Amino acid sequence: MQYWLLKSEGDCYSIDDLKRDKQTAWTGVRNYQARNFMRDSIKKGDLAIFYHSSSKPTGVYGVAKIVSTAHADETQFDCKDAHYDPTSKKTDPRWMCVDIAFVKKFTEPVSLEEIKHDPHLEGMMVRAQGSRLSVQPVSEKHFNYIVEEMTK
DNA sequence: GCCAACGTTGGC
DNA sequence: GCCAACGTTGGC
Repeated sequence: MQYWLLKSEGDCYSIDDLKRDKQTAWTGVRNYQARNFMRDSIKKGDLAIFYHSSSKPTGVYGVAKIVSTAHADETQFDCKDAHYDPTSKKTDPRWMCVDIAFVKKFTEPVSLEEIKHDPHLEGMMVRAQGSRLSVQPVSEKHFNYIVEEMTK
């Protein structure tokens, strides 16, 4: 069992959208490092904190669960999609995605500022300057601290 | 909307 | 395989 941070632009796909949809394919990831995490490390049943970037406030808004293993991201083949990748082949898809399900939305988001200032969260990836990775591993300790202690 | 920090591309 | 140019991300 591993823990992750999934990043989304708040006004692009938010925790409320996930709550409404109940489940969604986490498509549009076009970064090799993030893809490799999804392809190689994320397992069905893993939990993730759902992070909104470019939001007010920027931070963690809830929890999602991974409900599939990695499979081809269909948006890479759709020329009308913003994430279309004309160099990717159906027979050898370049980009992967996983399916995620809504678990819960926090009553109050845990802001990036709080995360940065809490000594319990020392070393968390999202605290690093210029942390642009949209799929990040999170330690069990950090995950539980955020979900259990910071949302009371 | 700015801009610094990143990741990717492509010429050599 | 280097590295400058370019495009993108994301906090502010």
